Amino acid sequence: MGVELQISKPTRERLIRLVRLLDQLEKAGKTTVSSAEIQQRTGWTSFTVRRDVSSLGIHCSSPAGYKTTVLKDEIRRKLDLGIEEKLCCIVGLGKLGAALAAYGGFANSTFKIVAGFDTSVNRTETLIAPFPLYTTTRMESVIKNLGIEYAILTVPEASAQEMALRLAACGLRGIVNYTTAILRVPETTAVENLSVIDALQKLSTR
Amino acid sequence: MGVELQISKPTRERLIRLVRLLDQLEKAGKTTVSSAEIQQRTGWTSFTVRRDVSSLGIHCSSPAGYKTTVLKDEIRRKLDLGIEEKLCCIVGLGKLGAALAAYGGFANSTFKIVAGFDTSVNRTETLIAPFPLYTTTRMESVIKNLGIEYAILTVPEASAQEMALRLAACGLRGIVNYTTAILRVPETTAVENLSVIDALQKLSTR
DNA sequence: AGTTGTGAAGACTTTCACAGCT
DNA sequence: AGCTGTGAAAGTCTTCACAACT
Repeated sequence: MGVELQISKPTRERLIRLVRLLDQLEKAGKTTVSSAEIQQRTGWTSFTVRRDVSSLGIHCSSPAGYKTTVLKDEIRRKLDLGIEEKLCCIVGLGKLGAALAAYGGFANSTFKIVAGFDTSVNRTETLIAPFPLYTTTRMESVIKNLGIEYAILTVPEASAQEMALRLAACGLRGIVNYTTAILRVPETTAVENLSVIDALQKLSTR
Repeated sequence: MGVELQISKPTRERLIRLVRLLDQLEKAGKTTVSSAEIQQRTGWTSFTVRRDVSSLGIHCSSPAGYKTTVLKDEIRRKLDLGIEEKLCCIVGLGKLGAALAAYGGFANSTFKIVAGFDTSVNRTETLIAPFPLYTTTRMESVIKNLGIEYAILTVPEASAQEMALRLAACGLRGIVNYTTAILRVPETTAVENLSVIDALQKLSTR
């Protein structure tokens, strides 16, 4: 506690992915992995990998490289991944929202979807999901009562900004924005933009 | 055209989003917008906005700021957005793939989905989409015949790497990766990662 | 012998401050 | 008067080179 680790954003994002890679390698039976091999598998230089790891104050080297399991667990611990369960909701239960509601990948993570919201009563009553669905009128109270910290926003673009402000007002820590809308919310709530069109445009302007 | 515009990645990503913001402002009837107002709406500083715009060699200032339409069209032109139609395919027609197949947002973009692929004949025959569906055995030939340049990857994590390599071998320019897999493909093919879990973890480690 | 860990250099990005334009 | 455009400074991130470790 108390040691002020200042990890830069690029480093944090690489480490998050590195954990996943280490997980894959571990399952494939590799007990050690060198920074050179991580370079080969990710495209990040071995310098960068070593700097990233070392910036966490982790030391688990051997002449064969890092010990897969140790490194993975250490990064998880330092970044607070994989321990505490974090509650999420899906806002907007159209096709995309419904697809995410059925997504099995959350099971392997610490994120748990505990509520879904839609303006249409028809949707909330028809859709079958492994968590309760509510109309958006009840959004604020459900979020506060359950202690939800993250939202996945899959509403139509036209209502995205309004919903984002309502969510931020509930004190959410973050919003995953699947819409193309440019969201502006108070700084206490972070936004990650996952619009397909954005992603394709990034690829095409490369 | 010869003028070697070297635009940095952060600048490019902001400009892509700026185009969308300008589009929204234009529709809201704003004819001009200052860098200070863009700062207010995006969180990027006005310095950065001006530097980004100026790095394209664009000049469309007035004492009231940039002219919304002119700026939008100029960025579009310089970044090669919004002119030529770019062909895409969806690989993996589970719930997420199907949701993207039905997504209307592509209509406003220059990206056009012209094919879908799945290993299961059952899926390709059952699912209704506004473009033809094929089994993955035909993937290489369809991509080459139609001239598809981008793929949206929504297969199960276990087959993601293999599919990515097959897609890269077709000479695709880019892959939008919705899986949590860490993909490694030749440098000629770019990858944008849009995993929900990744996004949530970025938010939670902030 | 082969690896990590890290000070120092280098490259890149953002911020500042203000000249110059309309 | 109020904005943009940009050289220069500051700040951040990556790469290099090599000492230290196993």
